[in-house]
Amino acid sequence: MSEERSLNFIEEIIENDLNSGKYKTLVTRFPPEPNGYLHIGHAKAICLNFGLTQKYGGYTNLRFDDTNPVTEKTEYVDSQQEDIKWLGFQWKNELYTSDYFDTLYDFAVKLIQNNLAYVDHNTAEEIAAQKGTPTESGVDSQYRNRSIEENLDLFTRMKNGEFEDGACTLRAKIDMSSPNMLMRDPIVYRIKHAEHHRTGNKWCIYPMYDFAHGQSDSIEEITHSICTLEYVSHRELYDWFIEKLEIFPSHQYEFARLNLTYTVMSKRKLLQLVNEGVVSGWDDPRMPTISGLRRRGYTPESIREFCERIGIAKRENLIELSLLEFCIREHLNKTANRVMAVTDPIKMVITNYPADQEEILVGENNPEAEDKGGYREIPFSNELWIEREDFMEEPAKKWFRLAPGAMVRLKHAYIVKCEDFVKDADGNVTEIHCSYIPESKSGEDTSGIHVKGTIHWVSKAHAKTAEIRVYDRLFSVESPDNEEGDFKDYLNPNSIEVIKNAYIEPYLANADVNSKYQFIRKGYYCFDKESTSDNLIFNRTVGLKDAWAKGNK
RNA sequence: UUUCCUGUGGUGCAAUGGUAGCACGUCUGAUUUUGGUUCAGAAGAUUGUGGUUCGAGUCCAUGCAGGAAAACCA
Repeated sequence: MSEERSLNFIEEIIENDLNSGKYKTLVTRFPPEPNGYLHIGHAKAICLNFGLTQKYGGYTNLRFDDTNPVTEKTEYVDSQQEDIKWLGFQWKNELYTSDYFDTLYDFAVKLIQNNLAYVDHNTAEEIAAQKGTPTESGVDSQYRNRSIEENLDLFTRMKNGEFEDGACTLRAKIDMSSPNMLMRDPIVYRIKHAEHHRTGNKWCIYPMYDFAHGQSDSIEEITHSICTLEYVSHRELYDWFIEKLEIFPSHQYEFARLNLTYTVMSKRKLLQLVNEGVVSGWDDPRMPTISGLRRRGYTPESIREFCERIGIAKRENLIELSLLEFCIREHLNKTANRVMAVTDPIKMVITNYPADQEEILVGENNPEAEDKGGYREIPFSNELWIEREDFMEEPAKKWFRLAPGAMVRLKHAYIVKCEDFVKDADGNVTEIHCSYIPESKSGEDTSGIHVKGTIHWVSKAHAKTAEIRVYDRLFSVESPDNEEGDFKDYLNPNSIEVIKNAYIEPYLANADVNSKYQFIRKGYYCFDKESTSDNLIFNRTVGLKDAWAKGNK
């Protein structure tokens, strides 16, 4: 089996670098800022960075990019680690940019000593005004030509806490007329009298992203520093610092971030959904977070497969949600046990089956699995719950299910024929009366009767009640980010439907948290952590494809 | 209007000067004790114009379109 897959552009660069001897081993890193939960977009970056070193050898570091103490928290550090491990990856070293604060400080001093940085006492507004615009060049700060000695003294005093927040900054001395705005004397250190989640109150000055990220890569001897497209224009600065500091030459490569239809991906917006209670938390099953997908019933395998299928390139993209759904169906189809649950029950009475009789049927758990996934017992009796939508008083064309006089098979059980039905005063069907064919028992059918339809059911006397949470997309438009007005105007009002009285097989009564099932003919469901012994909760991960429903829209 | 990045079926990714292919989605049909799965098949694409070449999605020029860049965020 030689499955020839073409390389993406990053793999090509890596193979060239390895073949030419530019680097002996590959070292990558995954560098989240601990200011939120990881989402499916991060999963793309995780699979890329860890996947590359799995493929080519070498290793991947986990580095928390914690240079902004006011937004970062240990809670996020913990959840991010859990999510990466759950996805199936293991980092070589657990590192923090804050580990390098001393080194970074020395780097800044070196820049000053080489007349490549200065302390600026302008305000943020003044600096912005002097910066120019993309089409007009900027002007030099009046502090740009301070002496090296004065800059060294001022920077020391910044570190020592002699200035208030915002009083001054350290800036790299590059070129105020560069066409690249980031090269117009970027700020490299700012004053923040804030407690850091790891260094506490040791520092009151913190490096900016641009003065931390590349240097951290270099310190760790990262060979290929992979990030998303919005950092393309930062690369010139990234290289400039490495060159001027004369440190290990890491290189930055950029790929296009993931966008998914019907979802938002920005951490800011996700945080807003959590804070405003639009969702129940970071792990709400409707969230595109790793923890949300996990709770929804997605498996690590399915997410990795998804990341493999979407590919890596440099053009903006908008992946259809249907691909993610395909990946989870594909995995669960092979692995989830198939059981019966009735979500919108209506009573069926089998008129020729003795009321005092019951029998135990045996059902295979998963015909796709090698050993059929094992077998389970399913109780059967004369009163069942079936799905309301499986009966039509006046059958449509090509209707294979129940209707007056029609026959269907009860999955794992007998063929039944609809003899009659009962309606209440409002015209709602309340009961369906059938006769069963004793010789048609599953596995030992001698009736010779063939039916087109098979429906699922649960024995009324043996059924357990369950709560089913049916989730749908969180937004009702493909690209909420690109619509007029606020993205929250486009929330899908039907993103969750809670069914309180569904009936499930007794087999399901002792499900484990997070265990996954196919409810036959309905979809894939996952046992939720909020369940209690008298309130079993299942989250719908994704529905089964439904050719009938599609054709009848 | 400056600089940079990107333009291939509905969507995403390939084709590295030589027959435009794969997957999801869509639509048929077969099979089926899940209207699921599986299987077979179909429709559907190179941003325009010039040029180089025996030959261009690919190279060159020039339009056009989309995105990014002016946080003491990352």
